[in-house]
Amino acid sequence: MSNQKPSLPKGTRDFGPIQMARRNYIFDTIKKTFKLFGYEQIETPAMENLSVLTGKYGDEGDQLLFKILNSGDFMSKADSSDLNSNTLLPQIAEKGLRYDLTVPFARYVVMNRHEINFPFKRFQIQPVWRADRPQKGRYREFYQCDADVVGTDSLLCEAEIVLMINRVFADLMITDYSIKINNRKILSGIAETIGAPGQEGPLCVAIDKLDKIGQEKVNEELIQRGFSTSSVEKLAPIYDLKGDKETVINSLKTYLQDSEIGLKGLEELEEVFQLVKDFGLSEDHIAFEPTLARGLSYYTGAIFEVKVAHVSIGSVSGGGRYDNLTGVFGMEGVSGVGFSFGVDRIYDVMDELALFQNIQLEGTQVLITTFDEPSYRYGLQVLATLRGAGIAAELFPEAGAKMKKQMNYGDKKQIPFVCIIGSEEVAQQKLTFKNMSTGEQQLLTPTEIIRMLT
RNA sequence: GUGAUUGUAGCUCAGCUGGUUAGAGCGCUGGUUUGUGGAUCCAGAGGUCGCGGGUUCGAACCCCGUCCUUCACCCCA
Repeated sequence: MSNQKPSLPKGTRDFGPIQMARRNYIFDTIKKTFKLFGYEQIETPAMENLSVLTGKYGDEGDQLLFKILNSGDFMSKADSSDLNSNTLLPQIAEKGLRYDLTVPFARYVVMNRHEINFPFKRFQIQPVWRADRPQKGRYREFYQCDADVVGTDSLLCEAEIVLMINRVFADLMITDYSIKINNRKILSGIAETIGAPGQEGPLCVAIDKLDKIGQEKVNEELIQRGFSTSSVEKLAPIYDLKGDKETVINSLKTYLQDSEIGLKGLEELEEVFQLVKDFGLSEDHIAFEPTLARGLSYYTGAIFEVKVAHVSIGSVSGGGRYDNLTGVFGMEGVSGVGFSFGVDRIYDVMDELALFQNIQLEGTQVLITTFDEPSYRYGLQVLATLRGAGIAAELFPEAGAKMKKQMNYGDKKQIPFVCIIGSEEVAQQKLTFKNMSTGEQQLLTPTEIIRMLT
């Protein structure tokens, strides 16, 4: 017998019965909404060939991939004369754990292009793994709930994403949140306008910190990142964008008047807002964030991010449009748009907001307790009858165990009703039916009990 | 990857400038109650003080390393 202490890998967690009930509640809510909007579920393997995963998430993303060691004597095939991690890795690991659900989906689309009915609306709920350093709201294994549409440019998809987020949050009773929307083309337009075309990436990383570090520091960082003084000066009007959506959009129209792509982005954005409005959704939770950037390099159009107010958790959902995700796998010209709910973070948010008290566990309804062997035999019959009527029931598995032990078990499991069986009950073919919250009990037949509970 | 931070009973935590047998509350087990859970009272079990090394007559406490926790940066769900 070894006596080593068991432990869990960093950033992973077990989920007990209560946690699972809550997680499933979130999963079910999201799944229900996806289906309501016409999305079909798929799954892909936990592991992919490393060639599918690498190079899709930038250099930093590649660092965060979990690699799987080849089976067998992997060292014998490796060239030991060249021992550094960059050259050794491809020789000893050819598989990795999936980092997100979008890239595996792109692979799926390319591999199944002839069977897929486009536009293809798919959802996928599976864990992903990232070799990040864990911290608040950040895990190394977590679930994403993705919904994507590929094969159409229609901005209705963008609008529906807003609708789905709205619906899910309403169902989960999360009321104070903000769906931040921007468009990559607007960012490109800004970069163009300040004379730094194609630099929107670094531009946004810096601007994004405006709230945190202030305008001066942002400018410093921009210079540091190689932007010219004149570019930084031209950027000034962006900091002054204030007011409601319409005002901001109009100001940007003037600012971006010489940028074709920038104006296109604004046009798309307005169309999405219009579609949401036409659907009849209030715009309370939607905000245009001209500085929202998002790191993933493949976004080309709309960008989304959702933040819940008054909690210390980062974004709980994010996504956007990518014009050519399948291109790297040799299938050009397929546009897609999608987003993802982070269940683990939604859980943390709901926990922090104490929203779980509203949901109740759907566990065992009736526990049957017995005093002796004959009542245990009768209990089995009752058990079958109750279950036959669709009532979740269980018989305490030890015949005639101490009543205190049996009742305690039911109490801790929060089972609302207990049927007590002793010699009197067996003789009368009835049960002492006890309500555990009020303590009331009465002598009833199984049929009467079923009538009460259904 | 960079910089901090934490670790004592199942859980939450005390434990003085280093000094005998490391404590509390909650929880757990048994009893109070041989046909009844939650409350009261009584009794009991449970700890290589994260792990490894060092300093010391003596280490939960000081030093080094390591792992884990948590947090910030980066990035993200």
